[in-house]
Amino acid sequence: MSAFELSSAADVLAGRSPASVEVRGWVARKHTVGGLVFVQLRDGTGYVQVSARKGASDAAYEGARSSTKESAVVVRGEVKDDRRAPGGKEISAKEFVVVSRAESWPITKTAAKSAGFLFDKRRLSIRGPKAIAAMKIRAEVVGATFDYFRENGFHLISAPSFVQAAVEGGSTLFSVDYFGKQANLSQSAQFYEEAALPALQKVWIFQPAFRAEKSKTAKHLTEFWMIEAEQAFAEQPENMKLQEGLLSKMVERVLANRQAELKTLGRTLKQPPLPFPRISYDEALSTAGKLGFPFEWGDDLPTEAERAISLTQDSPFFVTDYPLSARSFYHMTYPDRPKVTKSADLIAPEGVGELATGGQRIHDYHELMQRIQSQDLPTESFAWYLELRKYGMPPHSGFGIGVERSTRWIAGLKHIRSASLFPRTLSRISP
RNA sequence: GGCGACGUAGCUCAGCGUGGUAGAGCAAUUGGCUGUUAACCAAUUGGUCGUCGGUUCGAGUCCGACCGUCGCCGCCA
Repeated sequence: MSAFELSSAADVLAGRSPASVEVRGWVARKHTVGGLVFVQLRDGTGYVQVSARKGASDAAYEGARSSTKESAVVVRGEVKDDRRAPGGKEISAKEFVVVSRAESWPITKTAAKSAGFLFDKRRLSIRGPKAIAAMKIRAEVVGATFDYFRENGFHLISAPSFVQAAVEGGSTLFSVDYFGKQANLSQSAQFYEEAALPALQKVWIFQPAFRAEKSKTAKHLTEFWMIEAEQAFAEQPENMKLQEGLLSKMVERVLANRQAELKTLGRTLKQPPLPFPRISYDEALSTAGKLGFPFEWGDDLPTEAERAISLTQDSPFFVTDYPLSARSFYHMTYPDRPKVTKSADLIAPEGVGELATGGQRIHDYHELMQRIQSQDLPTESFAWYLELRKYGMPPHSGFGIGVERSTRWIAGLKHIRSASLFPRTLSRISP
């Protein structure tokens, strides 16, 4: 008898394994038919069917029969072609060892219909094929991001999560006790990136952001991973190129490496052509009005208007030149249009909504000071941010893009919580 | 924060209009079946009807408050 060599589900199905294999994994599904047991074994690479036959190998048969759904098992056997097996190959078991027997599995096929239950049991339900596909796509998106920034000469930095100043509105901060002082959890690393620019010129960051927005929608998490980048000597047009290049790279990599996962999720994804369309805020205002979703100049793009416009697009697109009234204080305005910012949102098609927000920052000390004062913001909170403008701050721009939002769009997920292993939302902080 | 739904078995739901101490499917357990793909067939097990209070001889059902979940909006990545 030949020795069993360690292999994986994916290698067995692809025909890359030796004839006698050992595979380690979990029982994803089990059927018994008389003296035959079929087990769909799952490992980190995929699924493969194992059959155990009474009479052929009674020990393997007994092992397989006594296994339960989600038990951890080690299987040794012969790889055989069989048209009746999913994928056309199966492992005919000689040995079937239950390493860790699972109790009665709570995720049943009716439970799969209940999003609330699945997320209550998220620590277990993440073993399902759709959750696995979403996580593999997310990992591909993150991997593409690391490569993209390295290829473009950006330095990865890190920034604190305990902060004092708010980058976005102050009402959306989570506060924590910091040895008797109040600290907040960071909403964005943007200010730290700006500080790093004179040292590194092109920087990016990958870390969690915390937003205490009481948003109960399919696109909000209270804790999410954000990709942010900031470039010195780069103005807004260059900033948009960087963003579309990144999203494009994410899609390219997922299309290249995650076809099976896209199929599992029922997602049809196409490579969007570059450059992405640029629609000015004023155009968006007019288009939304024509589509029956009017709003006032100066307001942020309402969700209905954004969705209506996005349904007219078949690739991601930018909405540019937002009014200052809809933007944070640090946004730079056009010299001849003081109420219009050099900024843009990157919006996904199909009604998915905002993926990224970016813009050019004010680099002049007096202009920024004036802006802070005119908006009645506490100057002392932004003292160090302001001070950066005293020591050689060139024109610069940057953006932030949500990892889970990008994954949600690319993977075609209905809700952003499916793009997170353990999502944090308004009503969910466990498990 | 606003508007709207919904809480009955481990899960999905029916029952509530016309009040009289709960029912199905799935899951689980046991048995049967030597090619299953959401397997199938049979039997068994399983419920302080979200919580508290009110009306009533009697409340899963009617009324009130509270708690929780979900959806859409505002806000945003």
